[in-house]
Amino acid sequence: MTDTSVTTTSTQATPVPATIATLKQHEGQTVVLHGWLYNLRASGKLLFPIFRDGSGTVQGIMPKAAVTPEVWETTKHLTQESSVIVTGRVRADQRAPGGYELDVENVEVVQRVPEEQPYPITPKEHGVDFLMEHRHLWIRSPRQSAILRIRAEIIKAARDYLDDNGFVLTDPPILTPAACEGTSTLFPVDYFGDEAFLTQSGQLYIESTALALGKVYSFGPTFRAEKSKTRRHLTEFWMVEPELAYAGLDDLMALAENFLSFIVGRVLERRMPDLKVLERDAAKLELIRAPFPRLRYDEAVAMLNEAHAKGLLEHPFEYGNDFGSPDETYISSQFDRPVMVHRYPAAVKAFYMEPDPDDPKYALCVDVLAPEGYGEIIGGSQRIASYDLLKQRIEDHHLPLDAFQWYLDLRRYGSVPHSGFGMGIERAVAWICGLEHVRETIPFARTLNRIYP
RNA sequence: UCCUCAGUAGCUCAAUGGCAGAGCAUUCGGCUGUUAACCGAAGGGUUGUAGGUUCGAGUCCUACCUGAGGAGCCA
Repeated sequence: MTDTSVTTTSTQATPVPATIATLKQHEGQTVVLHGWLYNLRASGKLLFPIFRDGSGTVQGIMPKAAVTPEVWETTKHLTQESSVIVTGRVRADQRAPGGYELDVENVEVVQRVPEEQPYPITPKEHGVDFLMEHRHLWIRSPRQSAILRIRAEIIKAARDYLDDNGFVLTDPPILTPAACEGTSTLFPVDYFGDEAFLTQSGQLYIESTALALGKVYSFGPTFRAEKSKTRRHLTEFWMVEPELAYAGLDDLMALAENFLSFIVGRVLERRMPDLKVLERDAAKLELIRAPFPRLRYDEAVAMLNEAHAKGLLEHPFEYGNDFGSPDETYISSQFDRPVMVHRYPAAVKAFYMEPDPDDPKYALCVDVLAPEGYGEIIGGSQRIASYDLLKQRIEDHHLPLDAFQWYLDLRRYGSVPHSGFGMGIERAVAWICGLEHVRETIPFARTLNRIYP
């Protein structure tokens, strides 16, 4: 080559479109990022704009001498969260948190946030109420973005597992004519002059699809109008519910532990950078492998009594009750994996649960308690197969028999042992991410006191 | 529904019953390696609402409103 100027200009070739998460593939290249200004630091004739693009954040370096006076002035006075298209050269730098920095060559402002109304969420600390009031903006923060990516991965993993193991997705209705279980408080809606309710569980409907298709699942929103005000409750939350024909409680417990192990494994495999953003102790998640410890209700009660005797629990546990939150927390704290508590007294459980043939006082049901005090993330059971027994239970619970005729049909026509469980997505996300509160696990949490934004 | 706690600048918080304050954010100035940068200056207030006690209330009392955490219920 005699004409060196050709090669010189070719090093400043057309910038390559890139995302921040994949910058390492572009080291030495000039790239274009489409994003926003996350923060700006200045030191005399040197600017340090930090950009985000949804996949991560990167610090840019802009010496005054390296850009045009127009770009310098524009960037120097740029406001937080202004949208920008940035051109710059990717350079590895040990000082950078992500390992890479951007030598900024050009900044094109798409929309400048006016300083009279600056972006409300500053890089300093804020209170929960303020952040929830600005949830539509809060989700831009690195931490919230990481949580939402992990949520998406958990949902995809759950669906992949079920899809690849022969389950058919069947969507139950969201508008329902009556209470599924007759326990929870439901949200009423006007249905052309009649009263209908938002679903609190798709279970009864997927029992029906399971007897049609064998192995099925539903994935969708559920609604509970209970006035619960804790870090574990939302009024609108998402559940994944597998249901299997010709399956008993043991089959169900095996499914639950394999299902959860697969999901946690997938998050570790694919979302480690996000777990790091959250400062989640990944070692605790590495332990989540089947089999999980199994505990009969009676054994769990013995543990609680012992704990109370040692002064570890404030209140004595009364045999026959369901576990309260402090009880669940204590039981789960005794294990490093999720613990499956099975065979509760039938009296405290739902009307549709199959009694244990060895002792009908107990129900063939299981609750999976997540470690580290996250409480119940899965609840499931074998369902009553006998027409006569189910009809009796409906009557015992004073439920309207008419509304359950279709459900009784499932026991009239080819009834089989069948089982299923429901996993609360938000509680699973809170546990896997190590969060204090489920309100951060969903883009827009619906709680007792909030339906804005 | 019950129990506990909290409402002061845009945000996070101070202020013994005695002048309404700081940091961050915003604007201006300074600084060539900053990491929630730093240094200097300016602007920014119906102390949640209503009433009461007091010479005087952000502070004490009563009621209410709003929010948070927990219980119950649940995933």
